[in-house]
Amino acid sequence: MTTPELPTQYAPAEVETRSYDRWVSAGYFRADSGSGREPYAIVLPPPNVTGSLHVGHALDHSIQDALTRRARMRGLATLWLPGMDHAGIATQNVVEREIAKDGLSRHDLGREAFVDRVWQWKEESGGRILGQMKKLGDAVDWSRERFTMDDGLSRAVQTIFKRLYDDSLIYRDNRIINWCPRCLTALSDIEVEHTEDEGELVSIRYGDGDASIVVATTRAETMLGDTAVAVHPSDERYAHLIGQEVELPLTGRRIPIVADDHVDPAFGTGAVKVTPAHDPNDFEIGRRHDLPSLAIMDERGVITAHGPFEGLDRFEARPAVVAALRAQGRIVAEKRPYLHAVGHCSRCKTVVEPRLSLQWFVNVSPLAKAAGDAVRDGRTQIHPPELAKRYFDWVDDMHDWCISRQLWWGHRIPVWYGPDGEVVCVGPDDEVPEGYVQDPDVLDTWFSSALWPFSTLGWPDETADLAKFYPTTVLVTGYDILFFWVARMMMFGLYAMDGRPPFRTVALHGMVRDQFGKKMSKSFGNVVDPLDWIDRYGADATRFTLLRGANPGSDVAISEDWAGGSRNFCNKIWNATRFALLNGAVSDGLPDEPTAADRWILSRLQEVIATVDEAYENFEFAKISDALYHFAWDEVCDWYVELAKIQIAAGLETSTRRVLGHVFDALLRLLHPLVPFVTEELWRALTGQESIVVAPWPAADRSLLDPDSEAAILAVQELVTQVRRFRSDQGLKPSQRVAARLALSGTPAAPHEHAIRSLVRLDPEGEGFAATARLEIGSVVVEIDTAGAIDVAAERKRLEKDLAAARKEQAQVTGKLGNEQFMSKAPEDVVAKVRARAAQAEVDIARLEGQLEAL
RNA sequence: GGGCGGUUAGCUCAGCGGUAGAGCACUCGCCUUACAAGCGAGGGGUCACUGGUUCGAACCCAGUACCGCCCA
Repeated sequence: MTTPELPTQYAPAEVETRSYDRWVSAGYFRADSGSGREPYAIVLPPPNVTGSLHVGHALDHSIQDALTRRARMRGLATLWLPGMDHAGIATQNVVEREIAKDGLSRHDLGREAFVDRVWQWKEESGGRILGQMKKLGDAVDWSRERFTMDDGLSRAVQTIFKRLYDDSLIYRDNRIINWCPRCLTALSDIEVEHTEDEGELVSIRYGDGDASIVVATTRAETMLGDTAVAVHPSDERYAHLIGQEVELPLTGRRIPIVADDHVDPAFGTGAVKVTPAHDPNDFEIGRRHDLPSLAIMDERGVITAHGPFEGLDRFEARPAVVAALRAQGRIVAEKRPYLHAVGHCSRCKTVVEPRLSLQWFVNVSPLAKAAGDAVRDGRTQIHPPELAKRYFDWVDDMHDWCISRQLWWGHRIPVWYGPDGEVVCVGPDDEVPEGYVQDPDVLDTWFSSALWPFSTLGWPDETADLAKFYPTTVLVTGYDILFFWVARMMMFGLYAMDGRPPFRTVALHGMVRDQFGKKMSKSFGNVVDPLDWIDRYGADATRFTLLRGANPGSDVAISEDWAGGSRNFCNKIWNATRFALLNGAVSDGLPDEPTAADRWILSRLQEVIATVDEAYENFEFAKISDALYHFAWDEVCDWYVELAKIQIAAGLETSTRRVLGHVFDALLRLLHPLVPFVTEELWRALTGQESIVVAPWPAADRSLLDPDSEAAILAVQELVTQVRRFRSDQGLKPSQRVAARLALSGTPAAPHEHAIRSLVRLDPEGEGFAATARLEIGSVVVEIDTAGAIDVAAERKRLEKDLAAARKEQAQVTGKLGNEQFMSKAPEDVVAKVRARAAQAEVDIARLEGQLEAL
């Protein structure tokens, strides 16, 4: 292959359009379940089909892409399975809003037509997400793309529902659930967000005279549905009232005073009103005391009875009820504003109303226990381990899961009711009895998402994919959904797959934040759209910025400046590889006689490979990125490339080309999982091979480690840096060559005089050489003829600074050596090191003092 | 109210017993034939506070303050 012309500036947009489709059509991303190789499987946490990818997804995808690309390069049978979930409430809301523009409700369309309409929207919206994933470079197996509402996944849903039902792990009951009066559906606990809101705390006197009792509430309107007052059984203040009745104001009803252990006597007056139909705790009290439940609101939160309040919304009824009570002199205290936790619908933010209704539930106790045990006994590992506690807290204290939703978009509950009250749960291959009608509700979206790691592999059928790729290797997701989604997948996976958990490892990352560590929010205006960054900085730079900040379990701060920095890094790699190509770099093995510089960079490469491999084991993407960034920029570009130029000029082009080729080949492969596009372009140019996607992952070769060469090049670097510092302080222009005498013999830098002179532009001392400055760097002496007056003040300043540092060092170190405790208790190697530092400090001080005097 | 995590350079973060680091930002000098999206040099920190353990603490322990997150 001929070397293509590479422009001097890296143009991401151009590079990125060239590769993705070729990768897909070459089939690189397609997993082979028939492979004899070790599997490596990741299922993509399905994005919500009605949304679009935000920067948090970009982080999540970048991590998974890096893991799977590396696994593929390591020769594993790699699967990264993509797909989306149907997002019941969110999607239905979007489509309902859509048809509302034509003045229609879903009831106008009818269930079937409405669902058809949602499917149309799904095609449109889902397509957008697929496009975004391609732009990011996600190396997913598109041939296995899944959607939670697909036939296969729907079959999985029905199958597991039936099994759970038959095992009595799914039941139907009348209970208090979280109800959204706007979405008109039940919600599970995790679909409710609690916020500290300003409300009011009103104390109301029930009854009169000796038989009166004061209760406090933040929801005064619910008193209309009170059916008791409860006090703690051992609360002496109320002992005489237990068993008595009081009159409930405004209603004329008489309600009992009951004793219940769950009342906190220290809170408020120690007496609580009991509204079994509108509060979960009160519901329990009601059950224990056989109290009636009196519903006073409809499904929209509107008061349904009670004279003057009928027809008022719950928030209108509240002040109206308080006013009516106040008029009767029954308000004994009011605290306003009163901060308390209020639940909101996670989809529409409406205040959730606890509502007594007939719903389907999963009995989670045995399932959650198994999910906890799988992590406790190490079958599944959570990364970082600190977050496992959060998982345990959740699964060990999990409430039964309300799974029915009063929606039309979703998996319809596979239960049919007969004309005489029969109830039948129907499996996917069962016949529905004649004349039965199906339950109108659908299942919670999380119910089908919980099956994702195995339903996507073909379960309940015993497919080759399931056999090969279950349990999956790692699940990558944000710590924010550790308990609700991860815990649910664990429960169902263990249940459906005979106690085998769905993942060997759960790797958690944090949230993406802005450059000041602030949460991104639309109202704050600091939201980053990954597509915008991809357009302006490139997909590689966007990914690299995210990965560079990603440590296990911790949040990632990003900013435009850093995206620019990542773009610059890509450009650096681009140009460095361009340099290698222009100089005929070839990757066809190593030279027989590598120079010290060659051996140094090869040695460093092995160390970097080892560092990167280890960091991958721990999902330390910040470390991986940092190690490669510094190796590439500070070592390869800043030093090896410069030394290579000198070697080539000195006639060592054949061997130098091979080392350049070897180093860039390896470097590009190491970088590829992080920045796939730019590395593909460059690697193809460098090697002439088909694709870096299927190139082998570099293996560290210990035989190439070379401490002597590392020491030699380190000495050269120190020397060069010191001379450059002198030049800079003296105001010598970079282009200005000066004569110098170097005394290097006996030092590690000795064989590299030519390179040193070249790097710092020192000419050999010729006729009439007259040193005007003398530098001592370690045991090396450099005498320079600056061909003119030297800036004494600058030189004095420089020497004084060094002297101050040396004196500080000496003070610190002699203090230690004078400390008997230190000398007797510190380990020998530490003492030896301190002794050496003391000796060095002394030498430095003497030298610097001498030089200062000589000025 | 309970729990978890954090507090290190202007910003974001590494370091987690033995000489304080990175990226970006900043200052100075440079268009040195891979790269000005660059090169070279430099400035900048009593590692939140108070005690303790230790020969030695940014690092371990206790407490305090503040910040963040989760749960109730």
